[in-house]
Amino acid sequence: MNIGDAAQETGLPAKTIRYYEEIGLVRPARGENGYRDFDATDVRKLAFLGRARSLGFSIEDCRTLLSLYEDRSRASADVKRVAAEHLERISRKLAELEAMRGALEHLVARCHGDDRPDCPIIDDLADAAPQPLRTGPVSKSIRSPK
Amino acid sequence: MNIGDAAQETGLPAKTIRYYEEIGLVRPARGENGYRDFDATDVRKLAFLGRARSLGFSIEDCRTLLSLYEDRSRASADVKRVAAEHLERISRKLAELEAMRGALEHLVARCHGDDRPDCPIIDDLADAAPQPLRTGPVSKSIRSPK
DNA sequence: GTGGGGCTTCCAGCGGCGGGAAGGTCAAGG
DNA sequence: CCTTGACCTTCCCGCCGCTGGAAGCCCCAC
Repeated sequence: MNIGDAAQETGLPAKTIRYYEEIGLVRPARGENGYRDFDATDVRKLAFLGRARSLGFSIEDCRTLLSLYEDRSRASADVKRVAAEHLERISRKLAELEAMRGALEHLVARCHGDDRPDCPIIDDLADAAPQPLRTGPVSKSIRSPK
Repeated sequence: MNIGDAAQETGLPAKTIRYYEEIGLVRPARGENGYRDFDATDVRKLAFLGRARSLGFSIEDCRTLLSLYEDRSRASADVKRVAAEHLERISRKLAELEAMRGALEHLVARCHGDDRPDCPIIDDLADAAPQPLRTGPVSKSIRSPK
C-alpha cells in the first residue's frame, strides 16, 4: 500500500505520515522502487496516532501511548497516568482561555463600537489597573482543526 | 533607559523586547554606545503589548491595536472588531478543548488504572467507533503562562 | 587593571507539520 | 514505443513567538 492510500485510509496527510516516519513513530517497509509500503499494522498505528492527536496528545505522548498500545503486558495504570496528565493540561488551558474570554467579553461589551475614538478596550490595554488576570506569559497550544 | 530597566518596568523579558523591535513594534532610540534607549513612550507601548499579548492577541493583532492606540482619531468600532474577532477565536478554541476534555474525562473515568493490560483508553484509540468528536486537525494555540 | 555585570549581534531550536522544488516511477492512452 | 500526468521520493524553508546560548563590546566599582 502506497502512502497515498494510507493517507486516504487514515485521513492523515501524506506529509504528516512521512513526518511520523521521520521521527520514528512508524516504520513502513520500502518497495524496490523506494516507495513506502504500508501494511495493515502500519495503517492501524497511523489511525491510532491520528485519534490520539485529535484528542490533543503531544507527539511525545503519542509515542508513549503507541508503545503501550503495542505492549500486551502493559499496565492500564500507565495509560491512565498519561491521559490524566494530559487532561490536567487541558483543564489548565481551559481555565486560562476562560479567563481571557471573560476579560474580552467584558471589554467588548463595554465598547460602544461607533466612529468615536473613545474606547474602553484601548483604555484597558493602555493602563490595566481595572482587570487583573495577567498572570504571566500564555501557555503552549494543544492544537486544533483547520 | 536601558533594555534591562525597560524589561523590569514592563515585566517583559529583554529578549522579547528585542524581538518586538526586530519586527517593528517599537523603535527605541540608540545611545552612542549602541545601547537601546527607551523613553516613557516606548515603555508605555511595551506595557500595552504585554497586556494585549496576555489577553491572547496575536502579534499581528497587537500591531493593529498599537496603531489604533496611537491613532487619536480612531473609531472605537475598529478596536471592537479586532477584539470581537479574537473573542470568537477564543470561543472556538474553548469549544474544542471542552470536547477534548469531555472525551478524556470519560476515558480516564472508565479506565481502572491497575496493573492489568485491559484499558478502555487504548481500546478507544485503537478503534474509535464509540466517541465521535474528531472533527479535523487541531487548531493553533492562543498561548499561556510559563 | 580587572572583574563582573550589563549590553550587542547572530544563529539555532521548539512543535508539528505545510508548501514547493527537483527529480524518479508507474500505468494508461495514442 | 512514447508521452502524459498522477504519483512517489528527498530536501529545504517557513510558520509563531519567542528562548537559549555563543562571542564579543561597554561600563562601573574596586
